[in-house]
Parts: sequence; structure tokens; C-alpha cells
Amino acid sequence: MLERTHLAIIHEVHRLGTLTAAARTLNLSQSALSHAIRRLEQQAGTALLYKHGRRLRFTEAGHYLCGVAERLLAQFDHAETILGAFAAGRKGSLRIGVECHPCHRWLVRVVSPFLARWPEVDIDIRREFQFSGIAALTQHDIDMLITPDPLGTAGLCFTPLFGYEMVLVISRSHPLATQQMARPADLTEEILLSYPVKDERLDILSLFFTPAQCRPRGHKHVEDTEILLRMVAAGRGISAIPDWLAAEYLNELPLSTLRLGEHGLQKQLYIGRRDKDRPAPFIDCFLEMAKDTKPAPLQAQGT
Amino acid sequence: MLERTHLAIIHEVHRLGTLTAAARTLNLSQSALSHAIRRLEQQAGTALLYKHGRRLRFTEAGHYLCGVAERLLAQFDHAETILGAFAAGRKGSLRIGVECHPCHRWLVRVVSPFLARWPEVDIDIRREFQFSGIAALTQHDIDMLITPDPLGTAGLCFTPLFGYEMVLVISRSHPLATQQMARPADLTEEILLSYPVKDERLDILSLFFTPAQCRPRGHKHVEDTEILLRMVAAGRGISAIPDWLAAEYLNELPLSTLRLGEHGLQKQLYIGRRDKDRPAPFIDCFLEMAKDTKPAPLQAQGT
DNA sequence: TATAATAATGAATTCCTTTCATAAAACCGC
DNA sequence: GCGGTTTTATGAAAGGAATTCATTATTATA
Repeated sequence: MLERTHLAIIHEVHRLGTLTAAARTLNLSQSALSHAIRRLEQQAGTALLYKHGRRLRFTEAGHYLCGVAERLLAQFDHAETILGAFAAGRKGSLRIGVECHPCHRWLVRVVSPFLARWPEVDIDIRREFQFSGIAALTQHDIDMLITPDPLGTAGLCFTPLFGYEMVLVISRSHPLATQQMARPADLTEEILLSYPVKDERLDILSLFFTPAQCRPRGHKHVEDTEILLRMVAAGRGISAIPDWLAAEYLNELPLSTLRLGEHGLQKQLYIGRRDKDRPAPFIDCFLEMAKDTKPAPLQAQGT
Repeated sequence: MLERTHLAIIHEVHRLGTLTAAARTLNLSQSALSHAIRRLEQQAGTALLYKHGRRLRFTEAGHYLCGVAERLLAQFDHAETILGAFAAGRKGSLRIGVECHPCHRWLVRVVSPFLARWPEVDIDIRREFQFSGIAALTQHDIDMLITPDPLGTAGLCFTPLFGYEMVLVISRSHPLATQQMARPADLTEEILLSYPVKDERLDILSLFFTPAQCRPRGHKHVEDTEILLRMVAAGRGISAIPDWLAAEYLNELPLSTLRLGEHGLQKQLYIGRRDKDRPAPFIDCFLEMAKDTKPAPLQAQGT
């Protein structure tokens, strides 16, 4: 069977002209090369080299193999280089799951400098999961999960990123706009606008309305933050978003923000990863960069 | 060091999903694969597989290697197939040297059916040699030599192909045209036209004029047979060519042929090759086909 | 929960590669 | 032409790496 060593031998013999010289560069004895070539020739059933004077020349088959060697050895070398990059943790890919819908903009502020610093690392951001973000993380579908709900699961560890408050956004012309705070009962006639996620993952439902045993009059899904807030500004509904996201739009749109309940709806964003993994260095780096990137101040930008 | 076996293991594990199955198809024990992968991982410094349930999954580096394996293994397989073709003697190349200038046309009649029969054999015909045809053959610059002058050299063997006679061609309006035979002394006022080869390789000089210690009045080189003979027909000179080549042009051009000297200038064409080589079967076949292809009858064709 | 399937591990063994020592061949300079 | 040098070839011995065996550990399945 043709092996890499055979190719290396053929190649060096071709390059240097003699077995002896090739043996030197390969850190083998001349005898070893001679035997190796002999074996290969017997297996292949054809001569590869023949003596010409006291040197060696390539038969046609040998010349052919020489070409093969040149191509394949280069590919082996390249593969080992890449493998080295994997080992050194320079190369890899980071699949980040995001369970916090409005976090996208914050995330791009982390990702951009990260990509510049780790040019061989590919980043993939996923928002939809087959089952749950936690499961995706456990099953190696993603390598990191950004979530406000760090379900304690064996084999995962969560690092807090920053705290924030979910605030109610309403039109500035809304009767409640002058208030500091809203109670669930105040909002039973409103239409709730939210990102398209399951009800149980909407904090305003699970932590605000449901404990008070009431619901808004209606509930509509809107994918895009800008559109959602424009609808709110137009008095078509109310919504709950992180305070730092709201801050970004307050100058742009006629919106008011209110605290949800007495103490507000305090949340914390976490970044989770598998703790069994020997983490690639770029994963740790991403974590650090994420921790250092606070959500505010966000300049108003067109979305 | 990354070896072909590693690639084969990675590939089969990927294809079949389990070590056990891969071990079966590779005729190795499960343990062997496990150890091999472990070793490779240690050398590479990065994990390639990790347990997922009771099966194995590929890490990123593993996935990368998997792709490498697919590409490289295919190239190895292909190389071995080609090597097999070399071994079976189906593939190769035949570099044929020709020292007999006018033989070209005869040669193509041998080559054409040969190429059809040995589709994987490439033929290269060489007419110019650094030193001599014999030397080129000895030094493996060519694999066969077609020559009328089989210099006995160690390591070479010559097989006779066919005999022929070098005849003098002159214009049909030449005063000698009615003669059967010409002597050197008759031609001392003529211009000799010949192919552009060294004087010592021109039989009409070395075997006709020189022994009689005389020379033609002039000597000009002409590359192309047709042009050479048209010049002869136009009375611009005389030439000596094989009888079978002259026969081809007698109907076309106003030419006469005369015997050179009493008994004519008898020649024999030989095909030479190295006898140390284990001859590829197609070389023997070429020899047979060459022996079976007689020079006459040649139909007149435009050259 | 017992059972089957699979991977991991350590020690022993086997087999292949390499080396050593030497022969054989060929070139070089005198 | 003849030693001296350079190079390849070869056979036996040594060395080492890959493989197997026997067993454990883990996980899925019935």
C-alpha cells in the first residue's frame, strides 16, 4: 500500500539525486530507503528506479509517482498546518445561540472586533433551535448560548454578562405615558406586540401578566424591532423591551417607557457554554470581549 | 505524522459511524482504531472525535480531517490504479528515435494502428539527438531507435526490419537517365541534394563517393522529401534515397532511378532497444508491428 | 434494571521497519 | 589499469511501533 513515507522518499530521491543524500535529510539510513523502495516496487509490481552508473534514475512509473508525491505531500503538509492551527486554537468556529431576541445589536458589537482579532475563526449566530438553546448547547449544536434564563444543567456553566430591566414601551400619547410605572391591570385592554417567540419565553407574560392572573386583550408577533416600536409609537399596541434598547429609540420615536410593576422586571443576561470542553482560547476570548461590551451607550442607528 | 492509514480510519469512522464497524471493514480490531486515533490526536495536539452517547462525533478539527481524507484517499487510490496500469504494462510511453530520415512515412504507418491498440501508451518520435541515436538509447533518452547503422554497443540489441537499396535519383532528362547504373566518377560534376544530416551519416558519401576518392561538385541540404525530389526532377541536382521511397514518386515526377555502383547500395533497417530492460509488453508489440509493416507498396500521397 | 452495544485502556505480542555490516558496482585520478 | 571513493544492494539482527487480547466503562434499549 502506497504510504506517505514512500512519497517522501521518492520525492527526496528525486530532489537530491541519490539515496544517500535523501536518507540524510529524512533522518534514515540509506539502507532503509533502499529497502523501502524495494518493498514498494514489489507491491506495485513495477520498477520505480533503476541504476544508472552509481546513481539512480526514475522509470516512467517512478516519474509518475514523483508527480503524485509532489502534489500529495503538499496537501499533507497543508493539512498538518491547519491541524496545528486547530490545536493552537487559532482556527475553529464559534456557533453562538441567542435566546434573547433584542440582543442582536449588542452581539454584533462584540462580534466585529472578535472577527478582526481571530481571522481564522468563523462565527455562526443561531436564533432558532430545534428544542431549546440549552439542549442545543448540550448536544454540541452550538458552542455558546446567550440567554437571560440560565437553566442549571449538568455540564454547562453560565457567566453573567450584565443586568438590565425590561421596560414597558407605549406611545407618548398614551394615557399612561405620564406614569412612572404600570401594573398588569392597567394593560388588560392593550394589544401586546412581541417578537415571535413562545409565550412562556416572554417575560412580560410569564413574570408580569400571568402572576397577576390577567392578560392583554391581544397579542401580535412582530419580527423587527424598528417596526415593532413604530407600531407602538403609532398607538397600535404596547411592548416590553430591555431598557438599553428602549434608550436607543427614545429620541427618535414618540415613545414613553414605564417600569413594569413596583420594582421593575429585572433581568440578567448570561453566556453559557459546556464546561467539559477544553475551551479553545478564542472561546475564552469571546467571553472576555462579551463581558467588556456593555449594552449602553447605543447610538441611534437605522435598523 | 499524518499517514494514509489515519485518513483511512477517519474516513471509515465517518462513513460507518462507529469504530467497531470501521474496524471490520479495515480488517483491524476496534482497539487498534481507538489507539490509532488517540495517537494521532496526541501528535496533532487536538481532539478529533468525542463520545456522544455510545457513538463518536467529530470535532471541528476531525471534520476538517475528514474532508482531507476524502480528497487524499481518492488520490491515493487513483495513483495505485495508474501504478497498476504501469505494472500490467498497459500504460507507458514509447520514445522512438529515428536516424533514417526518409523513414518517417513508413513509421506513421506503424504508429497509427499501434496507438489504436494501446490507448494508454504515448508515442514520441525524435529525430534530433544531442549526441547520437545509440547514445540516446543507452542513456534512456529514447526507448527505441530506428537506424540503418546498428553500432554494436553493450546493452543494446538490434532487430532487422527490412532490407532496401539506396538508389540514385536523377531527372528523367539527365544524360545518365537511360543508364542502369552510375559510378562515382560519373557524378563528380553534379550537385548532391541530401537531408540535412552530417556527411558521415550519408551513405552516398561514405559508401559510394569516399571509397572512390571523389566527391560531387556541390552538396546542398533539403529538409523535405517532396521538395528535394522536385529539385532533382528540375535538374537542379541528384540525390540518393531508398528504393521504396523513390517508387512512390516515379509516377508523379519526371525522375529516373539508377543503381549506385555494380551491386547497388544495399542497406538494412534495424530497430534497436536496450536489452537490460524488462521490456514493457507494448514495446515487444511495437517491434512485431514494425516487422510486419513492409515499406512497399506506398501509394503516392501528397506530402 | 438487566442486557446489548460501543468505546477506552493497559499489557503482551506480533510484525514491520530500521540499522548494521558488508558486498557489489561504478566513477575518478594517477 | 588500479587503488580510493562514492553509491546502491542485501541479509541478518535489533528495535519499535502498531495490533491484539482481555477487560472495564459508558450508554442506550427492551
